[in-house]
Amino acid sequence: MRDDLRLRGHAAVTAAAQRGKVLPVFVLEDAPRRRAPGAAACWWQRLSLASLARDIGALGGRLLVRRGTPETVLAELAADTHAAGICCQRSYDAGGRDDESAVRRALRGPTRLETCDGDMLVDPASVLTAAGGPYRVFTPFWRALRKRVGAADGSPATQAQRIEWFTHFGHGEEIDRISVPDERFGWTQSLARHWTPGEDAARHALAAFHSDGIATYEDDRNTPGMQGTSRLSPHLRFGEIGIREAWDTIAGLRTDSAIAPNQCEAWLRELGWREFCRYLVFHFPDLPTANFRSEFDRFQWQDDADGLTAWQHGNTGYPLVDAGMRELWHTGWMHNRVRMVVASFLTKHLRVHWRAGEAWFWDTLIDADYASNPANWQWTAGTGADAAPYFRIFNPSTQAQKFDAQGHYIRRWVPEIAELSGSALHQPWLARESELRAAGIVLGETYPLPIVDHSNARAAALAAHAELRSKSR
DNA sequence: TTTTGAGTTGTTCGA
DNA sequence: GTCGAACAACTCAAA
Repeated sequence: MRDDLRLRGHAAVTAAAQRGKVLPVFVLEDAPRRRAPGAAACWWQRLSLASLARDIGALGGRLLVRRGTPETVLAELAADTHAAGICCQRSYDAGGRDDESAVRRALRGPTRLETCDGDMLVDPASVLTAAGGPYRVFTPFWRALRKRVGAADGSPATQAQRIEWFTHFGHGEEIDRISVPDERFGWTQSLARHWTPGEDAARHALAAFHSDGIATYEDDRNTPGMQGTSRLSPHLRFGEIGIREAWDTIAGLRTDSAIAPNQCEAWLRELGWREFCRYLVFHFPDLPTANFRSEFDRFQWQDDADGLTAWQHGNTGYPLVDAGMRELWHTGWMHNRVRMVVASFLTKHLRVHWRAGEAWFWDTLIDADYASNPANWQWTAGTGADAAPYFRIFNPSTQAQKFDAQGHYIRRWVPEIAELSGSALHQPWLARESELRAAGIVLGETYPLPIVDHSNARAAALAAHAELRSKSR
C-alpha cells in the first residue's frame, strides 16, 4: 500500500487476491526517496492507515506496517513468506519509480513486483502533441485527455470479490504509536475537528457530493463561505477513493437530466488539472523545485522574513488573505478561490519566492500533493506552465467583495473584525473611526494595518516583471 | 507548410 | 455606472 489507502476499486489488491493469500504491507520510511509528507499530511496518513487496518481487520486480515526502506522490508518479507508476487499501484513520480526499481533489484528468488494502474486517468507517457512532445498548455492537454478517458470502457477497476488473508507473520509497528510532527502542540486535534480520514469517510464525501454538491458546483465553487466544493482533495491525495471511480461517479451523471452537464464538466475539469500537474511533473521532473520558465531564474524575489511570517500567521491586514491563512492553520485545508488570492499576495504583493509559499502549504495542507502543490504555485507566480500572466495580480479587497460579499467567510476566520459591516469588513483601514470604536477594534493592535499598500505593491510587482522582460529580450 | 486564433480563475483606466 | 482596451509571450491545433 502506498498513496492508495483503500480496498475498493484497487487494482493491485485485486491482482494480489487473484494470485492467492494477501498480506497488506505499508512501509514507514525514515528517509524516503519521494518527498517526505509534511506535518498535516503525516497526521492524515496515520489516521488513514488506522482506518485501513480496521477495515482489513474486519475482513479477517491484518495490515502490516514496517519501518525501513521499501526494498529491505519487501525483500525480507518475500523471502520469509515465499510470496508468489508483490503487487502495488504504479507511481508516476521519480522517487516512487526509483522505489519500484530498488524493490525489483532487491528481490531474490522467484518473487516479482507487479505494478498496477490507478494513480492517474491515463498513462502520461502516452499523451503527446502532434509533434511528439509533451503538452505545455492545459486546454489542448484537456481535449486530448477527454478523448482518451471517454474512449475507455469507463468501468472502475474490478473489486476483489473475496480476499483470503495471509496472517502468519512477525511483528509490525503499532499504528497508534507512529509519531506525527507537531502533535504535542495540539495542532492535530484541531484538524481532527474538521476531517475524518479513511476510506469510509471518503466514500461518504463522494456520495454527498454526488447527491448534493454537484448540482450547483459551477455556481457555488467560488464562494468560500459556502460548502460549494467537493472537499475530496485529501481523500484523493491518499487514494482513499480511486481517481477513476471519482471520475466515473460524476461523469456518469451527465446523462441524468436533473444535473446540468456544465456542472459535471466543471468538476471533471478540476480532475483534469490534477492530471495535468502530475503529467507535467512526469515529463519535467525539475518542476517541483525549479522555475518551469527558466527566465524567472533571474527574477528579483524579495527576502522578506517579516512579510512571510505575517502571511503564514494570517496577520497581513487584508481580511480575505488572513481568513484563508487561518482556515489553513486550523483545518489543514483552504478553499480554492482563497488559495489563489493568498498565493498571488505572497508572490506578487510581497514578491516572496513561490518556493517559500509552496513549502508552507506542503507542511500545513492535509491534501499537499507532490505535483499539484508546486505546479499550482508556479502557475500563480507566473513561472509555470500555461501560467497566469504577470499582470494578473489579485486585488484582495475586490476578491473579497466579489466572492465573500456577505462576509460569512471572513467573519468565521477573522472574528476580531466580525462586528464590521459592509465594505469596512473588507477594508477595515477605510472604516470610520466611530465604526471601529463601536466594534472594539484598534487597528495595529487588535487587528493589523495592511502590511503593504495594494496599489504600491501592485505597481512594484509590475515594474519587477517589466525589468525581467527587458532583460530577457 | 504557413497562418491564424485561442488560451482557468484579473485589474485598472479612460471614454 | 458600464464597457472595451491594455497589460506579453508563447504553445498548440485547426484552417
